[in-house]
Amino acid sequence: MTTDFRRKTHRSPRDRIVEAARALFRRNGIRATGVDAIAGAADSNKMTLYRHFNSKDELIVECLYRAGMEMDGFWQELERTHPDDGLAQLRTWVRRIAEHLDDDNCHCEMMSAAVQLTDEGHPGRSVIRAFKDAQRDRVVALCRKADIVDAELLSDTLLLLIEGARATQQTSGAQGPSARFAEIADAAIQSFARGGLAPKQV
Amino acid sequence: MTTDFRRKTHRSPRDRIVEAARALFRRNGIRATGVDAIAGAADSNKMTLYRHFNSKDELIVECLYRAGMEMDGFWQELERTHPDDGLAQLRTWVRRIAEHLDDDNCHCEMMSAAVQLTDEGHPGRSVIRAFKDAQRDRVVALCRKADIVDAELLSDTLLLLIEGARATQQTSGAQGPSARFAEIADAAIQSFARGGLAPKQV
DNA sequence: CGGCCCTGTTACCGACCAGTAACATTTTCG
DNA sequence: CGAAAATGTTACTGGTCGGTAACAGGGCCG
Repeated sequence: MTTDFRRKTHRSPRDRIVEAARALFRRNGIRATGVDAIAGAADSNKMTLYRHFNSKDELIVECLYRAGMEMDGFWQELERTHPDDGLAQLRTWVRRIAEHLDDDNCHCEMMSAAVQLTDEGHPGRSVIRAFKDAQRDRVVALCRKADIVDAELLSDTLLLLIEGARATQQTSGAQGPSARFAEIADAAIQSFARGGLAPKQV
Repeated sequence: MTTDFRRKTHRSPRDRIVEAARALFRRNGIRATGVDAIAGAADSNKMTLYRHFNSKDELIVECLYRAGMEMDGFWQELERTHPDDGLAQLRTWVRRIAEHLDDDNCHCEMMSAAVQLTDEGHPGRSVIRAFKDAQRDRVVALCRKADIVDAELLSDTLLLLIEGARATQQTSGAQGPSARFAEIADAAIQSFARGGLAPKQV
């Protein structure tokens, strides 16, 4: 029943706590998840948690930071598998997001957290903001490399579609508008690709 | 400091409570808003609140229901101001959403609530779901009336862009990708309009 | 072995919060 | 007016949650 992170690998209690927290935050929300539940799911206890993190907020920040780092890793992998091919990287990126849309792990940690961290001054918000800004820069750079007509515009288009797909998945389920996300995003890329076909709608 | 709904109009306590709740839910989140705060902001008190709603959850449902009704009213107004002109209705709709993106009232109540109402069985979720389904049907109908090439596809595209713009506004602020939402959505409509110009990207 | 650092256990505190009870007050309307 | 209905006030309950204190193992390394 309870996710046992210890048996899977011999990770440190700190690691198990962070991963358990991320899982619970995704599944039940940040505010709805108590520190006792986190410690329990990590097969640890509250005291150990508070020896590694001075507060729940600090743990939240670490979770967001890790989520960002994972995305960074994914970007590097993208560059490795499709070296110097911006268009292929863009397409692979979109496809991967589409595949992970209905994962329990749907990486909407950032969006979800942004909604729940209402305090404008919450340290987590700056982590999210920094990550989103970096992501935007990355996509723009990718579009440029892919010889896209208007890199900034396609970039923003894709970012809107992606966030929209994640949000819609939450409210309307997998059968909602997000079902055609990949198709839509591919069409957008297609219509911006220089020297490609004439822009098409399907 | 505290929003005084009573002075503005002589609404019933029930009305004031619901509107105060919606405002606080939007600003601070559902879980972060206590019933005392709601009653206080409504210039009323907790007892009166509980005489009208058996629980906080019931109040949440009423808030979501009202948000849906307001949108319904907006759709009717759209039909009234642009009778039988689907394309104009679509464009006006997009423009209005763009204008309201940075309102404090950014009508992301639904999305925000969906993230925070983690219980799959929460009655509020079905209200959201029903509203989103109805909205999708409406947009599809509008696209058909506007003589759009692929009504379902444009409809889903716009819905993704809209939700994406709202979500992105939360995480990246007004200067983020959502800044060009109107431009992007208009281009999408343009490229799907039958007999219009060749699809363009700007 | 023996000390030390990390971890686990239990119990507790104070704050907050949803919801209720009993009573006082105002508003509404016949 | 006068009674009934709606609203306001205060105080309380029971539970949850973030965070802390004190103490008890337990593994690692000299």
